[in-house]
Amino acid sequence: MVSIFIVDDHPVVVEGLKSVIEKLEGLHICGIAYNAVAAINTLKTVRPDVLLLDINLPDISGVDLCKKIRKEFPDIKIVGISTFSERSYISRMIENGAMGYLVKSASAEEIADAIATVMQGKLYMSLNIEYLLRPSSVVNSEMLPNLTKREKEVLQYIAEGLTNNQIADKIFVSTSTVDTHRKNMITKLGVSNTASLIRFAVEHGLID
Amino acid sequence: MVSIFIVDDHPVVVEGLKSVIEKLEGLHICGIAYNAVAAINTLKTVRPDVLLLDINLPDISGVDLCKKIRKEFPDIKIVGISTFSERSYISRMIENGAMGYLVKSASAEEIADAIATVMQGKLYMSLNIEYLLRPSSVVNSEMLPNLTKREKEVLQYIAEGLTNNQIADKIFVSTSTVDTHRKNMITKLGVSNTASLIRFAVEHGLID
DNA sequence: CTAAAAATCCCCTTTTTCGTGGAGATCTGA
DNA sequence: TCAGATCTCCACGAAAAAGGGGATTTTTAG
Repeated sequence: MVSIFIVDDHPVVVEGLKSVIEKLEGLHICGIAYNAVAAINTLKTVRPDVLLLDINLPDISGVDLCKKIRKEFPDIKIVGISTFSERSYISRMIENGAMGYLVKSASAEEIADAIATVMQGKLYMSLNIEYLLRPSSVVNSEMLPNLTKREKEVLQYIAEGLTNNQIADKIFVSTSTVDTHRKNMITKLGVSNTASLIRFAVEHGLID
Repeated sequence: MVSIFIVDDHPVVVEGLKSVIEKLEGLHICGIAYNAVAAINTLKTVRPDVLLLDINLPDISGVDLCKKIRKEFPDIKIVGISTFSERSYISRMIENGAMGYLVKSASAEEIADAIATVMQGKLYMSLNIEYLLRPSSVVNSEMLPNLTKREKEVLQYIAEGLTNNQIADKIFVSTSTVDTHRKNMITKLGVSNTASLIRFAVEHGLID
């Protein structure tokens, strides 16, 4: 018998999940929370196998709560749930310890599948192909003005915290050159300064 | 009949995958490449359903190649393969359009499962629970000196490219205060400057 | 209540980055 | 071969951040 705990602030969603899960064999709901604080408190006494966690909660962000639960109750398998299947949300959840991701439009089979998969210790991700093959993911790569090899090299060092001077020493060019590369990247990518340049770079995987 | 293309620079791995896949029903190998350039060239004539892509290639990084293939051949479903099941690699691959992730130690069933799953348009991730429940993921959350609410707020604005001055105006405090928060974060997180602060922050999901 | 933590503010100097505008050298693909 | 991209370098001033101090007021949690 696998015990499930639901954390979501939308009563409708909670009821929906509840009725779907209770119809499935081998599963039962062991608790519900409508916000992060309530969830943490209840988890001190109830210990579910799987926790279905909404990404958007009223008090704390789902990602933060995910991190917290992972730390305090590492045995609980967390499955993120949300309305959208955004790649960025998904990878964020994975980084913070979620074992799965479900969209709210998931079918009963998908929910059962997700729970079974995470119980086996694997990651489960529900995503429909139409979404994945469309623009949003293309935009990321297509809209990117491409940086030159040298620029990427400099960018990498900037991200590591080196100053123009230190980079210049490292790649045997003058400080002016490094500075020019930095400025060109800021212009190319349409950001306002080094801080936002690095943010952009990390978010777009331009940095190792 | 699902056609598979393999990109990996280790002949042993290629042979292994080949023999495993050829024994499975409904699958066949339509091509092999030992590096990124060869892969791109061959893909101009051969059009596989699924591409198994090693993360570590001699010429370009697997992530870059993944992005490139996604852009030029959006119909091909890419499954990343690597020796390790590092969360950071996994989320990087997802961000760049991969539909799945397999460790090289995967069994024949897992490989078949992965291919079937991505063909259905879902993400497939192979990960063993022992790995996921161990330190590395705990380290991320446990080692993090926690930033205060105010610091996170300032951090967010810094990442958006605002200067101390602009942030000060926004949150109605003096520039000195914002500067102090910035310095404290740099010290707390043990980074050298704002650039590396932002890199750290984005990589650890401290920024929305 | 009280100690610790957080948030606020200020000084100073040095270093780094930003903004602007330019310019020669080298590489590379059509 | 020849244009265009890339890489290299520079100057100048203004603005911002780094590094080092120190200090007071709120908030928070036990």
